[in-house]
Amino acid sequence: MLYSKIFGKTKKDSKKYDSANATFLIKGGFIDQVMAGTYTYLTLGLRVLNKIENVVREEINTIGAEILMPSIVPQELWEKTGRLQTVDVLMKTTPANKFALAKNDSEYVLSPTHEEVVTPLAQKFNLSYKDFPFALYHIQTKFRNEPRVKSGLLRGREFRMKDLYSFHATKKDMKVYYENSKKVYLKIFERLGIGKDTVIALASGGSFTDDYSHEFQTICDTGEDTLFFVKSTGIYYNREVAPSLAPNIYSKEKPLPRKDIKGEGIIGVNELAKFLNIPVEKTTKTMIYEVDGNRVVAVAVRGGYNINEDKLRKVLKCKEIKLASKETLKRVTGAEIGYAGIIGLPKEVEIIMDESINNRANVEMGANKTGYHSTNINLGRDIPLPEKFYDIKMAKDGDFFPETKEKYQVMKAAEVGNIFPLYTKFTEAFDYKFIDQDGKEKPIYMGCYGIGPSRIMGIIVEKFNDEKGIIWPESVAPFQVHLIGLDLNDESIKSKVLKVYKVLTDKGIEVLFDDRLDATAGNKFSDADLIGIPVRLVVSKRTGEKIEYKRRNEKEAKLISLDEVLKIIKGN
RNA sequence: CGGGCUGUAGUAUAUCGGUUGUACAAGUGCUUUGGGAGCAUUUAGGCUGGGUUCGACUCCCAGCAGCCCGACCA
Repeated sequence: MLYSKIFGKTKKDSKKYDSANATFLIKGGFIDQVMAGTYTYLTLGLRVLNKIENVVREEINTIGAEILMPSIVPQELWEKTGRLQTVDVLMKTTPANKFALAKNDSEYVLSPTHEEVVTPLAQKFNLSYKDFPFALYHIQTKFRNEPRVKSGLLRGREFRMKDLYSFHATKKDMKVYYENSKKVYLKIFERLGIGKDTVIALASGGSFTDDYSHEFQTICDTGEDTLFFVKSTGIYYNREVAPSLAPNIYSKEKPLPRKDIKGEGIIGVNELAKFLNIPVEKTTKTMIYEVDGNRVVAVAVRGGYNINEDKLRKVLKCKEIKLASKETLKRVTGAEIGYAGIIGLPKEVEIIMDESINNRANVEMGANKTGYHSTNINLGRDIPLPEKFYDIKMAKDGDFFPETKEKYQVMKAAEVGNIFPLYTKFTEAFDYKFIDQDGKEKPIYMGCYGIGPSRIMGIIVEKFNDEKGIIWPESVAPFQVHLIGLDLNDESIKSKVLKVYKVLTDKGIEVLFDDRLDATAGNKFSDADLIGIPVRLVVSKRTGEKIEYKRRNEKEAKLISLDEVLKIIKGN
């Protein structure tokens, strides 16, 4: 392809963006921002995206059948699963003006995922035990109403996703397929060049199962997720599920007499620690929750930690938890928001103590009296020790893995894939069952498996770049070869470089030929570095009968013949 | 969803209650041509709506949009 003809040119200057992928992809003419979180893929960018999707397609074809489902779907489907009201990233279409409204006033869901479409689809075709197992997938544009988009292609409101759904006659079969899908996924990331840095992390299984889901996380500083790695077991946990043991601190002090201190308007542990002139770890955060509408629970955790509501939900074995209303808080603690503690609460309040509030001495705690905080509280003296301490906090850097007592290694990562055992959540919602060999109706088990090609494109740039630009892995580079012609006003040079271009393309090699007459050598070289195609070839009056060959990830160039070039590129 | 900031040319910025200045990009001409060339010249701008004012790009209000921090992310 001729560089002079492609749409989307490199820019000399561009805005400062929050991430390497936004900077280089925009500057290099791969993508163009339309609004926060949506981008046009220009010629180069679309080629990369297509390559990524084709790798995904080739591998997923070994375990599923490709189809294509629509983006706009009726709301009724989402009502059936109850998700119309609950999924907080869900968007819908609505007629834009009175004329459109007069023609058709329907509103449709803009799909963020496709369980609601694929399940009834499967139900139309596959109802016999003979049909199982089977799996369907598509690669398609998804819409999510993200509250905050950022980091170029890493988080947008419209993005590309491969979503695969598997259907099974037994739970066991679902699990076998699920395990196998991990291998297929790892192979995909290997082929995309990010295999070395991509790990499987345990993540939340959602509200309907105690199982973990599994995330494929690429270790990357721009990533939004935090992984907690246990070296001895080789297991990575997403922060949201990492079991946590807090460091043991301030436990050796002699107990001092309890004191209530007035601190009107001092709310929040950091402000409080400052006010009392104590480390934040000696404060205690107490939150009052209403559980399933009929229980009131006080949860205490060491200052500096946040409560992990997923963990809490599991400890309480409940469906729904929410922070108590002002009225409930006032009724059970006798105080306004900000002064709750776990001393002297009425019997109706269950108390859950995180293990982090233990192993400390002379700590602060809300006094359950508006404007007052108690200090020098000691567990076992001022409050009876509980039967059990729990782990209901969000793990943080410095914490230990409870089972082995080893310190976590903590790192940032970006999620490139996610697989999820769905069990019968969706098949039940659509009353999708099959008739087994014995003539009886039985439940169908499902799994879902996602990969985000557009995000992967961004992550690859995050991982492979230098100060000059992108360094694409060969499998996803927009072209295999970047051919630069210099001195093109000289007819003999021009015909030589055209011949090289023709020989290469005739061999089926993808070549981007920089044929511009008005760009200087420096311009062409720096554009080549920015665009990041793995192999750069130069033909000029200096190269004579040979061709200059240089790899993007190497410094040295060498002069070789066209035959040698063909050999090297074919050998790859 | 909470907090903060910003809307001036294609991009990045400056100044100003009274004719918006500059750089890059783009166009033209000449020179240049192995690491983002030079000179000359041309084109191009105050987000939308309302208010205050003799006069608003500037001040005020609302809307829309973008950016940043945090929360959220089956």
